[in-house]
Amino acid sequence: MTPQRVAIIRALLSAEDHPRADQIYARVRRQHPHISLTTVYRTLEQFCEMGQARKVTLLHEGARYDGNITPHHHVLCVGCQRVFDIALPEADGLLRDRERLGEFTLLRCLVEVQVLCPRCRRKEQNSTQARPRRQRPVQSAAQP
Amino acid sequence: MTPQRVAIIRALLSAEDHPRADQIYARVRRQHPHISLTTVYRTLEQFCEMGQARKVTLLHEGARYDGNITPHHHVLCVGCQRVFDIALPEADGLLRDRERLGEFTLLRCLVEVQVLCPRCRRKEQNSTQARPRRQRPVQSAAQP
DNA sequence: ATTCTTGCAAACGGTTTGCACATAC
DNA sequence: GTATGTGCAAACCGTTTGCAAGAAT
Repeated sequence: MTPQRVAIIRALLSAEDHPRADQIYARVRRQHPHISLTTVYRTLEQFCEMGQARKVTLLHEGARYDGNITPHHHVLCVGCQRVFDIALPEADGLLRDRERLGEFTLLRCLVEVQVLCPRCRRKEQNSTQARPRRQRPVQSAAQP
Repeated sequence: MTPQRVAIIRALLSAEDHPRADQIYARVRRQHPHISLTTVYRTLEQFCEMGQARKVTLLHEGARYDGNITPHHHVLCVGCQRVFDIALPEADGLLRDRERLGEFTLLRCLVEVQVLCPRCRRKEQNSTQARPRRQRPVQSAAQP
């Protein structure tokens, strides 16, 4: 536990705004003008691997397009990051008929179901150790 | 409507895998070897602005960290992309007590409520025309 | 002394932009 | 003929990596 680490983690825990690495960097820099952005990235990544923080979205590596504009929800495999469509009738009523949510104007409500697909489950089991789950793993093609 | 456009949109609409621009590019290239990735980006972007496609996540511009690891959901303003925490007890029971979802191992279930925050609503109103909603707008700081 | 952490600079990958040329209408 | 779309190259921005110096144990 180095002073940099402490500062970064304190900045994260006291943040209310789901900051990006560069925002944490800016805040920490006020006390530690010499700190490097690299350290911020590394520390946040570790903290996530330790399960003490989370990324707001696991799909931040690039824009993914969906030609299906009918209302539907998504299943996301946290292993391979593939996305599948899912109908979730239970969810559709969630905020139905509401126009506002407090001060916010409600537009839509999306459910993301995080899962492990069969293929990734197998991988996970093979590596017997309880390894931390990779958040940005190798990308591969087709088929569950 | 140019041939490139048609090819890109057909590729998107026939895709089942929520592809990224480079994947669409690869597919379209089989028929249009001369097409450029730039065109793919531009076309997809327009198609989204027209409301004929959607991005799977609006938060793909960079990783955002959340130091709050207790189960909670997120409100996302589609205008300024700020994220707020929200408790949504109605949603917590959604897939409760299920271990599997078809072939997938269920891990967790996140709700993203897309809204317009008061500030962005005002902006939207001021620009009287029904302008398409920007998907990657200017980033600004603090306060609803 | 060995191991882990830091900071810098450079690489990287996805995306956007400026511009000249070509194409659609 | 004018407006719009295209392709290329270069810029850009968030992120990662190699490496040498530094701190912790």
